[in-house]
Amino acid sequence: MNMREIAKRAGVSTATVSRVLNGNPKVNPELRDIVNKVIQEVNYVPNAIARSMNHGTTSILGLILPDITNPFFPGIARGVEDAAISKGYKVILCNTDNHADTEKTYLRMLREQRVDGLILVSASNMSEETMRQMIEDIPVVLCDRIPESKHFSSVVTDHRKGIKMAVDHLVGLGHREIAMISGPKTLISGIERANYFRDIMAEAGLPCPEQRVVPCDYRYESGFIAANQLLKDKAITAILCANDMMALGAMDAVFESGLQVPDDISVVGYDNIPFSNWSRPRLTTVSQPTYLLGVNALEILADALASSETDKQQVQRMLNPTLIVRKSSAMVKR
Amino acid sequence: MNMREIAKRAGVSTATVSRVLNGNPKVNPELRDIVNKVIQEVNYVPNAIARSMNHGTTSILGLILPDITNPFFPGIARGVEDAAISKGYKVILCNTDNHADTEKTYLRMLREQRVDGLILVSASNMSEETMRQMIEDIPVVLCDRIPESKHFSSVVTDHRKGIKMAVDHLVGLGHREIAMISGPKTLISGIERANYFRDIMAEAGLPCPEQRVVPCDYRYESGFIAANQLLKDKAITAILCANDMMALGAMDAVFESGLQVPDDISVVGYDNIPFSNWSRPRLTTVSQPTYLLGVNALEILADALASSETDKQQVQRMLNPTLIVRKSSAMVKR
DNA sequence: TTGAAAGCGCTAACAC
DNA sequence: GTGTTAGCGCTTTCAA
Repeated sequence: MNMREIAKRAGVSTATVSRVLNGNPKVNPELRDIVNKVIQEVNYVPNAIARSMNHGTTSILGLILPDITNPFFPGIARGVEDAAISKGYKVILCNTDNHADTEKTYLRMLREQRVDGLILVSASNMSEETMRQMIEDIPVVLCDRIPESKHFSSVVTDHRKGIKMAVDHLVGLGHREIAMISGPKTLISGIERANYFRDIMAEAGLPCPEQRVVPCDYRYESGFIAANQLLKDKAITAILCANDMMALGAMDAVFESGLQVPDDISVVGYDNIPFSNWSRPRLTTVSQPTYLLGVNALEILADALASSETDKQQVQRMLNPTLIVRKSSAMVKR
Repeated sequence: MNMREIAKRAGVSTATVSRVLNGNPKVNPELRDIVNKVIQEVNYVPNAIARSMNHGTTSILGLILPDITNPFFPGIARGVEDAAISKGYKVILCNTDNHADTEKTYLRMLREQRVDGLILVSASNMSEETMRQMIEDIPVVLCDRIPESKHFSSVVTDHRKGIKMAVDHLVGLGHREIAMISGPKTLISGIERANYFRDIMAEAGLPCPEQRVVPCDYRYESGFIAANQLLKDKAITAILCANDMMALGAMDAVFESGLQVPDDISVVGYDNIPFSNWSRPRLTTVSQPTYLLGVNALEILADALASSETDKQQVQRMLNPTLIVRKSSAMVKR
């Protein structure tokens, strides 16, 4: 069923049907009613594909992230989704597992699809140079990833602030011997938080030997292993983790070594994934506003799409983390 | 950059470019090379929209689910995604919160978009009648939801088996006074599991008074409240929950009432969401193969799309749950 | 093997 | 206020 058919049945031209469909006021109310009646009768829905052909615009956006199965990402995805729909966009979801190849495949597919824009949460090692090439001139906003060059817009959480909050919290509790289980050295996010940690410890005049910052892969298991390693250092009274899943692993390692959280060792997470509120003890953690990260990313993108092509001003937005104090951190006993 | 431009630069017709792009063998190798060279040079990517206009097919699928933020759904979404990509489809993600209105809005949008097919994980109270009307003749497969009529294909977990496994496990541990925290009475999934529970308890010759099956809303908090309620009945030694989040809430309620899991009360969950393996104690639960649910849904859909329009055979697939015995269930003491 | 041309369903400029 | 028509970028006959 297409417009021509509707036009025929209503005894008008396709142009008139088009006008009715688009709410063009310059159409005789009687004709409008007839057309609408026919549309109702045959349950007609206009073809967005055909419309796209004219406009050169699809109202489709691509959302590229590592893995929707990782509890950190659904919040972002939902934020993007909700904001997108409210502005008339649909979004195609792509899971890359941070593989550059998968990312390239998706980028190619999304270009074929002529998406209007892209939100990139992925953190593969693809260079921004290569990326620019892959996406040509499709508007992009990076989410949870600071662009090296200033050729991309971005939204991120202020991780320096986040790490500082966590350290300050621990220091306020009397901790001085603090270790960190950080992210992978291969991911910017991993290196970044570790560096902030070192800086802030130094600023606070606290010790921070290299072996107390152990790079891991963000998974529960690696947190468990790293904590076991760290616990050999009997001076340590607190462990700060670069994400909540590793913090969960770390807590379990503490328990299995016969110690208690938070009595013997305080553990602080990062992200505030839903589960962190249900662990035992409930996890003290730095909350990232994932939903807002998504919403903001979409807003920036939508703004870029709405504005004229010419003013390609890049915008960098930084959102504030918040410290959620729960039960996995306590006054130092020693 | 479009095909005409490529054709011009390569000194051929658009037809030839099209043939090269589609791997048509009947094209002079020399011309092919020239065309490919030009394509490389200008970094041209064919326009899927235009292609769709001819084919009448978009290779886009819609995935409608309640809330990607709920840990039960990402597994399904990832399964659908992965299987879709491997078959050349892209998927548009839609969160409905189980609101019939939102669902309708999305259905409309997806129809406009001329998606080739639909996977519906949502469980709003929209009647299948209405649904059929909304989606016209777009192929659909229901996921995690058994169709009332046989007009839809579907993939579901065998919940009867799942509930039976859980009850058998508990009975094997000597429990006889078993309560259930079930899903909402407004959702089929809620009613279904509660009914299976009653049946199976009856078959086993065990008591199952009405007040021991309390309908909740699948959230942590409601599990907590319901468990508090149930704990007043001192005879109860085990609580079976219709999902893991409520089981987590139930465990916390047990602890806060001064009792122990599993020593005093055994708690069994349902779903096996990732966190169920990290709770303390680790949760004994019935695992739903969410990823496979998604993969299967997509396979059924892809098969339907590949087969001729005429043979509209509906297929119903039932996947087996598995019991994951962890630490929240133990031998009765009383 | 290659090209010309019609057409997919719609929009928008133009003429009436 | 309404209809005619020329595209949007591609695929696909049909001739050559």
